[in-house]
Amino acid sequence: MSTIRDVAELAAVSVATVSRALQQPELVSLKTRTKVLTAVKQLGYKPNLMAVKFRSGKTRNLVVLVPTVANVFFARVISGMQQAAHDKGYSLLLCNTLADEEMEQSYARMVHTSQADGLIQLRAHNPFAALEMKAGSQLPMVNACEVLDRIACPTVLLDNRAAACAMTEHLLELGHKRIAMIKGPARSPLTRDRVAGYRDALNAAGVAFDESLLCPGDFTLQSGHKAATELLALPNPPTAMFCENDEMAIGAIQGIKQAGFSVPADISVAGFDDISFAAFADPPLTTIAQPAEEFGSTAVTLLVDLIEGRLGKAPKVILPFDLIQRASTGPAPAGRG
Amino acid sequence: MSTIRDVAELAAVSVATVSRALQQPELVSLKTRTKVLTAVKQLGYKPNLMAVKFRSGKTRNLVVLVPTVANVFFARVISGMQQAAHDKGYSLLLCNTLADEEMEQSYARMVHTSQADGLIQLRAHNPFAALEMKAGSQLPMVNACEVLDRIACPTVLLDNRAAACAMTEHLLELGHKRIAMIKGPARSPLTRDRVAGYRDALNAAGVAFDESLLCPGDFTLQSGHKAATELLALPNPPTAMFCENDEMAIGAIQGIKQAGFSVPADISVAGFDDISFAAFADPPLTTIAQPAEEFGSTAVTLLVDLIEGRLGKAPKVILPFDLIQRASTGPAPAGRG
DNA sequence: TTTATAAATGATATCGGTTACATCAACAGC
DNA sequence: GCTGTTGATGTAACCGATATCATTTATAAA
Repeated sequence: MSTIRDVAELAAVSVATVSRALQQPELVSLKTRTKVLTAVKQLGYKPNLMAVKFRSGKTRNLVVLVPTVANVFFARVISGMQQAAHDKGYSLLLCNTLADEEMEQSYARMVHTSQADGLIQLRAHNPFAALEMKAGSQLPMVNACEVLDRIACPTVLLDNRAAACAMTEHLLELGHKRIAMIKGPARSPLTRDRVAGYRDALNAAGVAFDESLLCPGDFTLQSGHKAATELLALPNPPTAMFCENDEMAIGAIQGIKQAGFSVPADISVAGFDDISFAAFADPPLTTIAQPAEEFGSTAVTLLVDLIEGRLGKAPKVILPFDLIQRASTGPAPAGRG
Repeated sequence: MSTIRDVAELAAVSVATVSRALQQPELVSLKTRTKVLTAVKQLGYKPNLMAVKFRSGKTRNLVVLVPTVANVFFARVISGMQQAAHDKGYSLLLCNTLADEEMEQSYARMVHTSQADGLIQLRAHNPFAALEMKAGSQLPMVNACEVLDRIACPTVLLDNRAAACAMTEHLLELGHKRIAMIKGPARSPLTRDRVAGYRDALNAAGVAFDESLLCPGDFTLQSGHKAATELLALPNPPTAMFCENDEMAIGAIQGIKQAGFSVPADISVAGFDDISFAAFADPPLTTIAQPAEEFGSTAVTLLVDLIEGRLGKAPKVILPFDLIQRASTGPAPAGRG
């Protein structure tokens, strides 16, 4: 592999001239520039970007912590990030954390060891928490999707409370009174906000909140199935189930069908995220569409702006949601609800 | 950010001693080592790994080219890669190529510019093809999942021909005679192998091959729906549809239902990949399970072995498949098939 | 005690670029 | 012809580690 010195020698100029000919061609005379470019081509010279990054102190790498890349929603977010990062000349260092804090830390350390310029976290946990750091200094980090209030950093989020409220209102309007919520882990701020929105809607409609209709899941198909099965076993089962993501909703639909009920004639089911499978569920899933790719691209844009010093106060970007009404929700069955 | 020189000064030793105290502690006396470690802690010193990488010429980065991260199967592959890479001390530079050759090239270039030590390609295309390179030299590249014969590099693949043959045999055993195949793009080696396996099984059973039952898709839910709809409109429609991935199979099931037919009573449907949604389709999908995570981890292991010079001849690793029989396939309807 | 050997440490070149500063030539103005 | 300015190029310091080689110190053998 040839170096800039090889090029300089072949072109019979100094290394500085070679560097300039490539970086700021306008500073080099046409004659010299041509000589240099000829030598570059002849040697197949490619600058060692590791040296450049080392010298400049800028890696143009971004660490991305994803709880599960296998989650369809996150996969879309990553896709959006990757596109935006590439456009800005950055690369993504991906970590599938499985919510493991050791793993998160291990990757967060890359920022401190100059392997990456910044980090995007998609989970409500500060990966730098356990690492020593100078207090007060703004860490090059963006928190997206599931946002932690305690971290003072730029965030990208949905108005989850309003979205959950809107979906609950939709179900209430269909005449449902016993609306279950298949939620995520209790400690998740995402879940907290969405449950709050759900309660907002119930309160506004004068429907009593029933703790037993709150059923925890873990965002997997299996957990949706399990939760639905449990809810149907209640003495007074719900007529609608609002799930915190589409995977759990699809799992719930299967559980309901296996218990011998029909969706939506007996039980309505709603999801969240509008993943590609939602429209292909049977029945197609009513859900909240989130601009997943935009989450990713916005997070990258904020982070790059932060890194390059173009960001003032840590902004909170709120992205819009959209209630997509499909066939999995319908009027509450007569005589119940 | 403090450097090794700051530590050396504070500990009143040379930089070489600091480096040794951290890298080969056994070469440094206990007394000196303690002094150094105290200084390290006091300054919060973290070695600049960019400098290390530059100096050593080893980046410990691997580029991964994924056609679509939003594809559930690939998401699992990535997950497996990430785990294996982390265990070996490597990081993944992810690129969602969308099968765009410019994008692939742009990332492949990272290998030439010393930003990454190697590359994993999940698509049958040589991303280095358009870049100048010394002929004959073994490129640090591994091809997995969809494998290109023309590239002489380590590969990880399924015996797609045998798998497709097994699934076709399964359908033949159920009495089906008109078995359609919803395949991928014609130019894909994956598709070529699977179609070959499908024909193997037909030949062995003495069933004539019918070109009109080969319907191309693009691995999306939508294309499965479209293909199924078209197949049902044939004068003599199939009684079974073998799809080249689960997404298309799930799309096909929806298309079949919407056309007023039942799965599997009227039409059997089989998929490929066994993604998580397969078991939650209605009816649950008969499919070929692939060890997706193992694809990823094996690819990383091969690549790291190749990079570190532990690999002899470019091996072809063939991973096992498993036919998962669920409810979407059943006996051919009487009087037809 | 002296010498040979091993262990510990220091001085410094090096990796491959970028860039501040020095140098030099050409040319304009006086 | 002399000086000042501009443009083009060269010299060498620098980024932060690692590693080679030289040197010093400690230990063992004679």
